[in-house]
Amino acid sequence: MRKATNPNTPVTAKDIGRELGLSQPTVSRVLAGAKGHRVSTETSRRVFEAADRMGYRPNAIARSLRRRRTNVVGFYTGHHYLDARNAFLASLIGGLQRAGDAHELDILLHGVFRGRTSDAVFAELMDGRVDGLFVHTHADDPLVERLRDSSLPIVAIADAIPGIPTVVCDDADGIRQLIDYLWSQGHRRIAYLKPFQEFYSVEMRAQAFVAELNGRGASRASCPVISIDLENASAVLPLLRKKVDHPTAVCCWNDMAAYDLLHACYLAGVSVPEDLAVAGFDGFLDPRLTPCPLVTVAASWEAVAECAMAHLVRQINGDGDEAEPERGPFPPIHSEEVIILSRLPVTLVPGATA
Amino acid sequence: MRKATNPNTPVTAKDIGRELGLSQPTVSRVLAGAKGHRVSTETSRRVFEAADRMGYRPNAIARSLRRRRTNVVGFYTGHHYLDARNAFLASLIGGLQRAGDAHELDILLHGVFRGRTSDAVFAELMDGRVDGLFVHTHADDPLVERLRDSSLPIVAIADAIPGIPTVVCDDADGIRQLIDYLWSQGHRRIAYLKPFQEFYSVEMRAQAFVAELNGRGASRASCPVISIDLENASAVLPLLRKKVDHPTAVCCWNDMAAYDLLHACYLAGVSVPEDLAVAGFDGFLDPRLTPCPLVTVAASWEAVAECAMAHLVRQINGDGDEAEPERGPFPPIHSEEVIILSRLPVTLVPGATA
DNA sequence: ATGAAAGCGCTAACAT
DNA sequence: ATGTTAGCGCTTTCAT
Repeated sequence: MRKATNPNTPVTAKDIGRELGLSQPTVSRVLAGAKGHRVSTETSRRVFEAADRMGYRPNAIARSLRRRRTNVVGFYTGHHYLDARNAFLASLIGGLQRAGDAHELDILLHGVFRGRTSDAVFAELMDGRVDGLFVHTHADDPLVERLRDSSLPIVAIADAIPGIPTVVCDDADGIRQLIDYLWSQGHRRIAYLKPFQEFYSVEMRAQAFVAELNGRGASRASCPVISIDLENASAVLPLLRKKVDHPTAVCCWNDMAAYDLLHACYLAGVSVPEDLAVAGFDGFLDPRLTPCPLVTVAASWEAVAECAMAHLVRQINGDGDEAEPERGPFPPIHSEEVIILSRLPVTLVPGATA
Repeated sequence: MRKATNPNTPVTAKDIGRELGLSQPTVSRVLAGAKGHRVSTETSRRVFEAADRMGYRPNAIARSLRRRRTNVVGFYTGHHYLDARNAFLASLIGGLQRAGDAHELDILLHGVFRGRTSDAVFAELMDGRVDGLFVHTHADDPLVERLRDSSLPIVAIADAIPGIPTVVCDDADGIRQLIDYLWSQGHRRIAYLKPFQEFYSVEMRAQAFVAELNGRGASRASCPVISIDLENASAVLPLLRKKVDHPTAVCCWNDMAAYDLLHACYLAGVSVPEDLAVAGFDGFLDPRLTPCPLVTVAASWEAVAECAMAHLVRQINGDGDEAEPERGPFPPIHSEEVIILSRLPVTLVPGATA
């Protein structure tokens, strides 16, 4: 009845011990599912009964402090808030949730740190609340350097970060498949649209784009790589159309940019795919969302997340990775190499836009 | 140099104390930003220097254990994984992230607990890792009852849960606006499409739908409320079209269902809005995503999230709410009342589908 | 201005 | 099979 005086204080193992005339550790042993059944059945029964009756909830914070293990993994992204505009991030996080479920891990979404210093952000990420961290950001994020030097298990996801083990989809192969498809449709003047920011995936796709078209004997001029402002994809439309030998098809670096472009076409009265073919990359959007399905390269972000989770868990547990990761240069020049743990397959999704 | 032997153990305040010949609490006082400057400037300087040099990171777990405050709030949803299909959830969570940022709160996404018992889920939610909890689920979730009886600060978000303080958007007003619009377009036979599951928002919208059309003298038969399988919205299309006096417009309970229906129309060769007008509710999707913009009622989920966050923080801090919440019955009969903390305004978004 | 001592609730090693 | 002891790293009195 002691607890009756202050009903707001949660019941602890100590309380149960006092109630039953047992020591606190004994109670804990029962409740934590003692490895090796070193507790008498009768005691066990009484403890469970009392715990249930008194509404005992083991305190995960105390356990974490003691075990040095929180069973929480963090997710940090340097750029975007999670929102409908970033269905891609949602796919990723959803995948991590699902994958984490199997390992009894929860996901901590780190604050977006608007206006905080890189130091403060780093401090938050390293404050012991997570056993490991997923990162999705660009190579120039000032945090990257610190993360690289830290001892926290980290896996970069969907976009490689130099010096940090990474799980990505096969960007290059996706572009190859896409070019192959467009080429077979008769397109010979194809543009690649990319944002200014240097994401690994963007650059990999750009490189593959150039290489693939070179291989087919297309000239640089007829198949340009065009950098644009992320938030203003529509501005590129007049550019694309003004020249005499303008591109007949556009590969957008991701689906969102493709949808932006489609919208711009709609507003400008440019018919797709007759006047201009449009293709994307990501494939995260439910095809039911748009009556006019986008030609795109679909990666299974869920599979990427699951794979990344497996790697992170292995790092956390100190199990070495079975296979030696693939290493290579980071596309725009960088002192650190990329470390690709896995590169998951992608598939071309046909549609009505090309 | 003690740390040199085991570089994997994080530096603690005790280590710094040992290094400088100070007591651990003194170090802590400096580093935790002692309230009232009760530390000498010189000591302070030395401590900061050493902390920086040794790479000290305060342990949030230990702090949380002591302070009984984690600065983390949880998000639990009974239904969906977060994915692109649930852009709505993404909007919500993104909004919570942003709102949490201001309060220095991070968001813990609780595992989705596939196949776990309601008990186990409850235990996880109550294990002390979060200071408060956001819930989005339906009234029949077995967890609801337990949550209601717990002392954890909780705010239901976007869908009211009986007995739990809730922040929603103004569902009824949205439907009123929508009907008004459709009516002015000449529609007199309008259907409302809802899923079988009993969500508060769904029922509120249904009630408003019936009331509003009654008020305009429409007959029950000409303006039916139709329940469908969530995952199979397209099945309703033949149903809608077979009768002679079939509806000329459909209000879908949310945007996703509307997009499903649009897709079904596209496949069936039913032209929208000529043959059938379609409207949704939510407005979370970027209009650029679809060349054919959906007529919908837009709620600012970000505002809802922000408002919910404010209420939760107030609950956590034990500040009473300034305004008495609005109480009322839960639409399908229920023993507990709904408790609406705030009901945020919505706006009609014109489009090309109605 | 600083140190000493206590304790948050748990787990883990050792003793009985 | 159970009790004792000792922390995990921090904050919070209470001394000095």
